[in-house]
Amino acid sequence: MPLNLKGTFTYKIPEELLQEIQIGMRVLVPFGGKKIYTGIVFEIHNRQPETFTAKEIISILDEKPILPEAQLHFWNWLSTYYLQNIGEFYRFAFPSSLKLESETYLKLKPNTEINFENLDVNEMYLIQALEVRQMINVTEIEAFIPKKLIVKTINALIDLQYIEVDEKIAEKYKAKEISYLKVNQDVLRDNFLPEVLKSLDKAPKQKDLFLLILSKQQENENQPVKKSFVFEEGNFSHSQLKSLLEKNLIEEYLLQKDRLESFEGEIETLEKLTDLQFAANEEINLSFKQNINVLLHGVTASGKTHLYLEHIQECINNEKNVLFLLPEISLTKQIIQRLEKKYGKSLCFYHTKLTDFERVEVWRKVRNNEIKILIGTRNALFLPFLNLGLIIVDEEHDFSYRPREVSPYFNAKDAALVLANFYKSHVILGSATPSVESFYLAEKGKLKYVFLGKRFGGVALPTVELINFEEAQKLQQSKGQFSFKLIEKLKENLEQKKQSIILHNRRGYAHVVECESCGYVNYCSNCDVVMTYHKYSREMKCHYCGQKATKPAICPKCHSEKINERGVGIEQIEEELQKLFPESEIDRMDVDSMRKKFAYEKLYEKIESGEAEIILGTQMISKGLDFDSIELVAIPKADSLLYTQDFRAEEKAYQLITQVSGRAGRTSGEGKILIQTYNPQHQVFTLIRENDTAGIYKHFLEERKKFLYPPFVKLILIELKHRREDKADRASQFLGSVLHKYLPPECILGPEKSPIGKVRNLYQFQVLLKLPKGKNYQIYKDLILKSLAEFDEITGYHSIKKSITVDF
DNA sequence: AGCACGCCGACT
DNA sequence: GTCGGCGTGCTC
Repeated sequence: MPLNLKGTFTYKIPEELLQEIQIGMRVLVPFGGKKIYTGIVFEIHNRQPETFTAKEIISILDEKPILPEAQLHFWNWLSTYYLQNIGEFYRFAFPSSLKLESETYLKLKPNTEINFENLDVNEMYLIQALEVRQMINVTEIEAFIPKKLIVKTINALIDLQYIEVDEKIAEKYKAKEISYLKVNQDVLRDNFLPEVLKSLDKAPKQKDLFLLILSKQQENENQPVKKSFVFEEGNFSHSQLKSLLEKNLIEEYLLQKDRLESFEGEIETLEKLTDLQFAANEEINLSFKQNINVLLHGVTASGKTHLYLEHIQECINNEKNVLFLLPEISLTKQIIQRLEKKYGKSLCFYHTKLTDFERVEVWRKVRNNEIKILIGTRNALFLPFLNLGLIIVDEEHDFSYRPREVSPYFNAKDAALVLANFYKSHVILGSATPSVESFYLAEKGKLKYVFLGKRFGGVALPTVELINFEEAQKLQQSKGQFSFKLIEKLKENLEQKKQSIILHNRRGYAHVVECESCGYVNYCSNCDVVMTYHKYSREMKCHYCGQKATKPAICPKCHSEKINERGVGIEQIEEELQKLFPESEIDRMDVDSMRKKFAYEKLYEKIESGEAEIILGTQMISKGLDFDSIELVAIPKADSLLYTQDFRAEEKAYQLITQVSGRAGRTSGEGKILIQTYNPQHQVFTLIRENDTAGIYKHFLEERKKFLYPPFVKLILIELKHRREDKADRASQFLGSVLHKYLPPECILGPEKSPIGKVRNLYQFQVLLKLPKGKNYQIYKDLILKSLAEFDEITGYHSIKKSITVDF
């Protein structure tokens, strides 16, 4: 069932469907009196239910299972591992038109004699309605049949073979058509041509157009002339073409085209691997032979893509298919272009920006084994692969693989490893900054660690310099947020016509707006967070619920006019930069400035053409911006990256700094990174400067071990939310006490108020569970399930929203 | 999710 | 007296 409900539902298989039905097929089932849902056959058994009578399956929607068995295993694993209902994964996995709900259409069976005498009133109504209009959906039936009787009526008529269920997709789906042009056959026949051309003498433009189409058509008989071609190639107008069409000299016709764009061009052959890449490649091959998956740790611009391509090719040579996962499809044009060039039509994309029809089409193609390579975001994991040989997870550390705010929660990197296991295929996790968890797995031998420590073509890695900002301020060598040194380097870079990147990971202008005399700060009325001041849009914004407010001119509490702005946001950095470099083109890239349509594309072009001189951005700039003339990366307030309330703060800071640094000097090898900090002796910064990758992971792992965090323990977070604070509080206390009954106290942190006590008017309390790894984990998890079941027994707590996050 | 059932307030 | 508010429970 595509619903967030516990477990599965049992239905009776009607006699006539017994032969047909298979696990993994979609079936139409009645649910809750008058609803019809598309369920998926999860299990076929003959255990008689004791507590209820099973309803009958109405019909089967597929001729062959829409889901391979491996996918069902995968769903089941996700559901038990992440403690989310399997229906949630069903909902997440399927394009909505494949899980039609009451939108299901009915139609009369063709060539059927209907004997009206045996029908009851409702059945009669429905038949009559169908005689008037060929198709009708379940929602529309509500207009003339009592809700409770709808399912019964439909069932009876299906049994009588008078009506049948129509697959909505088959009807609504239409392949996209493209217009083509051709010269009228009659014109070419009988030597009409000179006469025609003469007739066009008074319309030279039309004549040119006619000749263009003719010549293009004769150039290659097998390649039809696209309508769009005449507007792209020649400078012709629609009216000129229209005249030719009216004179019947040119004909327009339509051809079906696959909705999905696929590249038609030359196929590129792979360049030879460098020695280093070759060695890495051998390691991967060897590892795959032993059935060990690979963590490919390749510094920025080391040619990971090249290795991917190598293995994609090998996989295809072995008649198997490839799934290539990316964190976000839009930000990685380079890889896509390379793959498109090489694989053309056997390549497909799947991501959240596709329309539903496009998704269904990819589903069909994958299901029919027409696709060799599927490039997609994490929702591509759910496609019905038949013959998967390799999964590549690019930028495996990326947090887009595991968004906390999307339900159901799961980590696509880990899920990919599990899915590959069900398909008996291999995995390459690739990153310039692997997650600490993956690195640890590699250390433990669960993954093969393959390291590419040098950039492609011997290009040097950027040099890292730490600027002691405290000292600079003491010596009065600074202005605002910038030390003279940083300003100087920026200036140099600008003079050399090179581009610079500045990273500042805080949106808005000022983090807090505070009254100097009474200390009042502007809190969001829905959430327990301060509102951030956005000078550009002149408003206060809550980054949690999106609420907006005007900035107070005087303190609403004490009416003082001394309103202070504290906590430097990116807009303020932009303002300062603008003052320091009034002549330069400075562009800001953050969620707020990229909200407009094509904002990203425009900026991309601006950087590519060299128009943009300084690009200032939040963590967004760490992805996809691979341009040759970026030489300098500066992080003026690097400390702010470290001090966030998150045990992964240092890891994230390292990843962000390294990823952004990777944008510098990709071909010149003269990239410079400037990290401005009050703590130049901080281990994370010094290890980054020394480029001591092994050291930094050692540091992270030591810290995690010391404070008991992943990968040394498993984390499960239980959050309870309610509109009333006391109720959420009491519920969390109770849950805590139940958990204490079953689990050792050192495993349980809390219950306590969540770090953000209120979001969107819901008060949040939480219990954090730190569980041992290994065999005991499952035992402990079962005990947690037992505790949660006990919690659920209290009816008073049923109104509490409960969310469980495993491995966040 | 959606919908029925049921228990309390402001209406003709 | 009743209509309807939404809090609560159930769906094979």
